[in-house]
Amino acid sequence: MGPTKEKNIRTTKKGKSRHARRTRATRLKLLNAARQIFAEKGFDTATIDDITERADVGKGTFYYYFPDKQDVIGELIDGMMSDLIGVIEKRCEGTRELPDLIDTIVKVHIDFFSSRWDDFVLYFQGRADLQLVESYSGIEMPFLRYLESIEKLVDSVIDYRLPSSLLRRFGCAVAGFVSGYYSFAVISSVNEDVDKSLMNMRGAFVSSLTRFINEALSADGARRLSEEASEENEGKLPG
Amino acid sequence: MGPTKEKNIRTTKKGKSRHARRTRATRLKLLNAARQIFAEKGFDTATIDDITERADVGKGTFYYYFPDKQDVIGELIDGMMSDLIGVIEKRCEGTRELPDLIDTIVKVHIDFFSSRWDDFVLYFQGRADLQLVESYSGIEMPFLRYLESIEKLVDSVIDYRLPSSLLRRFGCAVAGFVSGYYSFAVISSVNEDVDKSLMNMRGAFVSSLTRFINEALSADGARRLSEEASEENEGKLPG
DNA sequence: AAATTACTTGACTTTTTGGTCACAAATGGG
DNA sequence: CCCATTTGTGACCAAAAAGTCAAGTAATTT
Repeated sequence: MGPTKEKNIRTTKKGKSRHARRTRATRLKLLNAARQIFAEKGFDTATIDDITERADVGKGTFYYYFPDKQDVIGELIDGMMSDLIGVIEKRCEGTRELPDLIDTIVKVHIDFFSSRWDDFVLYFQGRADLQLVESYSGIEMPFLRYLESIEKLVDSVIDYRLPSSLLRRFGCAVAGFVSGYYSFAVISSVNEDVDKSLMNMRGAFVSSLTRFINEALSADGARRLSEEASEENEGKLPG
Repeated sequence: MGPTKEKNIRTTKKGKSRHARRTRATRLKLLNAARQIFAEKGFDTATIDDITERADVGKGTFYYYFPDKQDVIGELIDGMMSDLIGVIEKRCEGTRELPDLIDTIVKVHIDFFSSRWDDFVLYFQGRADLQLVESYSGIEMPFLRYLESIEKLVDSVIDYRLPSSLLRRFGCAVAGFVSGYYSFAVISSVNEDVDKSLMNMRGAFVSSLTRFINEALSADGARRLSEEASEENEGKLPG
């Protein structure tokens, strides 16, 4: 049996026994190789041989650790999203004002992706795949968790309850804006410039998003706040 | 020889001769089938057999009209982009104020993609592929034309010359915002809701983008306008 | 209507890739 | 040191997809 389910190690002490460490290392080598290859060639064009060669292990080793490519994709995206969500929540801790919150969220995205380009490609590619009828399964959930995390932060900072559909729109706007800008900027300039220009624009970014949510609130929210109770769960997780 | 290079028809009159019409129809059947299949399964997972079966022609016919899959992708994206650019420019004709312009651009995107879902997937997938090291060649150009078209419109509406790098940022912001919001909204709600919510948010959208460019201008532009001459062509088309 | 040209076909070959497996190597306990 | 278990291997097989082609059909010219 593969090491998928956490080995029944009794060395719960510290060092995880040499065996377990080696196992973990191999698994990590494969994941990292996969991340690189995916960023270079895309999910579908990447082959198992590509991955194992990059990881410098035999082909069989891949199948010892993972059932198939799809599983690796899921694990990579899930891990990346957990990291991103983690950083966002950590850095937003204690923030009380909406503009500050937005500023921090945007900043975190820039920091995060600028130091993890492969993960940005993963993030973008994953979203592109979600548009397809036949997408890789298991990708959807992390993205919804991510949106929900942003929404929860916004909710905690504004002083009245917003209908979930409006919060969801805001989450889409923030995440969409950052990644959308990023993707176009990358196409049309050199990598280094992108972070710099995004960082420079942060101020305008933040105030416009703040204004955005405020206007959305007054135009749409206040009026619909009462009737919204009925469609409250329209944008919720299916489950 | 394939019909790629415009047939030497002498019937230049009106009806393009029955033959030419039929040929054109087959070619179109293939392109439309390809568009559908790509939107369903993505560029790489889609096979030539998928396409020819959907188009209801033999496999050989595909290779009679196109050298390979990549060529079809290029033609589809190029055509879609030309359409989009065409509609944008047409609808923006005569516009003189920046907010009006942005409003129209955003509206056009919504209208365009809401009636052509397959093309949105193409647009998004194409951009995702551009992030890859080994992307389909020939996709990049249409996207740059698209950005340039937006930039030119903005340039024509504001009363002083902006450095191209700043214009480029604005183009990225507009295109990125719309498509980014769209993609996240699609993930988290039903198709019909997306256009409606985007349409509702248009006002906030526009004012924030206007404010965005104005702030970017004052914060960045005025100061750098003089020194920018040197890096004037940093973001231009390579060629 | 014969001949020429344009288009269409699906069976066939070739290439690529996913997935398997018998065996080799490493590790750790007794 | 030997054995049991876990981890690692790459040749091998089968499925799938790309791409070719000889032979067909349809249209157009003369």
